[in-house]
Amino acid sequence: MRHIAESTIRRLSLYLRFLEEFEQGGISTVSSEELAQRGGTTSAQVRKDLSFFGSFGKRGLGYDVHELAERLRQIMGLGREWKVIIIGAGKIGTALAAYRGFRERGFSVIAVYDSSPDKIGGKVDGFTVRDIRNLSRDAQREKPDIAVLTIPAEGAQEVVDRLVASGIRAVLSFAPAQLQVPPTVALKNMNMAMELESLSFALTNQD
Amino acid sequence: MRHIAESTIRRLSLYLRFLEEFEQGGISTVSSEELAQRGGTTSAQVRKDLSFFGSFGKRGLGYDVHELAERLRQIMGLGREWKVIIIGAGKIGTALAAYRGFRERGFSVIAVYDSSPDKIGGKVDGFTVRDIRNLSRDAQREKPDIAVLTIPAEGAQEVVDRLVASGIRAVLSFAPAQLQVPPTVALKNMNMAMELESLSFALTNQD
DNA sequence: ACATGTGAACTGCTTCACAGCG
DNA sequence: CGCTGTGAAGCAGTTCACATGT
Repeated sequence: MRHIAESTIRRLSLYLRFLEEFEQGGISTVSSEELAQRGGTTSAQVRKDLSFFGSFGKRGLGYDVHELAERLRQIMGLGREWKVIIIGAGKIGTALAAYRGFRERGFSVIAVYDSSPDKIGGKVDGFTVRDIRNLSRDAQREKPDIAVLTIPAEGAQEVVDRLVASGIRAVLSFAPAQLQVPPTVALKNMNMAMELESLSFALTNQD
Repeated sequence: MRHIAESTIRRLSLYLRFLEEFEQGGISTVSSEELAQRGGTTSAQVRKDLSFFGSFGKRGLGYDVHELAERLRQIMGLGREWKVIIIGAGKIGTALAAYRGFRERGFSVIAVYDSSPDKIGGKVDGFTVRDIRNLSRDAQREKPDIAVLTIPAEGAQEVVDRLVASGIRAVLSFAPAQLQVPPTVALKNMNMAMELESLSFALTNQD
């Protein structure tokens, strides 16, 4: 497949959410203009984004809400269940483990890990916190798809290296660190400090 | 000032973190190439990013770590304390209220709000959870700089409208919704579902 | 008539490459 | 000589505008 821009993927994810809202609202047809307004973009952008994957609309009419939603789910790989492990049983890790929204969208937490003896063996939302030293062994057996890192920046690279060696292919990191992974592994960062600093810049430099 | 790209701001935030690590490590001089390697970019990119704000380096030598860090803090508006309120005393809101890293970087949580009678009046990391109905009144008195939204998508727009009316100028939203704000208000989203779906796409479409 | 799908034009970010200066 | 600072070139993502199909 031709290379797809990250920004396109993020918009597809948005469109899908809107389509699901329309589905629930009983709306059966939608135009690129309507999707664009909801998503804060333009109708041409919506059509271009979709055009990378095919032609899903009817000229003069628009898109069938249910059909387009189904296509997007297929494109995004959301027709299946992804096995997620959470590394770090601190506040954020615990909050994520308890978050029901993930499962609804096909992301199932299967285990929570930590390195602290205080946490290992304890319960987090029904999961017994596992010793991070068993990560590689477990990963080879259970083959998780996505690892979510909710650990401090120090040591994060070491854990990522271990995950990669165990065959993980996708990582979502909350650690405020720039992690190195081979090009075969997908890595996304959620860096709250960076977002707050962006806001600080905006506040400082807006009139 | 000439318009600065969001991507540039995010990199400056990265560079600053690296510089602070170098400062702690006792390294006094750094080249654009060294910053680039750490940040996964190129030396030309680093120099271009900095060039929007001035010339901070010495030709043939590089940048003074301490001086450049100071300049970046100034550019990003990190020389002062920003007052942060957290809206939503659920798992994520509670985790953020307790996170010490924010204060260290100049972001001080001054209050936590919720709409649930179960939560209002309770304690979250030393803060008495306030009734969200008092948000406007409090905001006018306390003038928070940044609101962090950790509430469900439903109702998020209404809360944002209230915040905007109360004079807030920066919002960091964890709600999986596309919020509308006037152009005078800076808005950043942290959308975990979107990041996970990006990873799902990558897993599905990588060979 | 209406809204899609898409080449072409445009905009803006990134990379190049080298002049400038310590 | 080495590394910065920066115009120019290159490239990627967005917007335009219209031919196409219903």
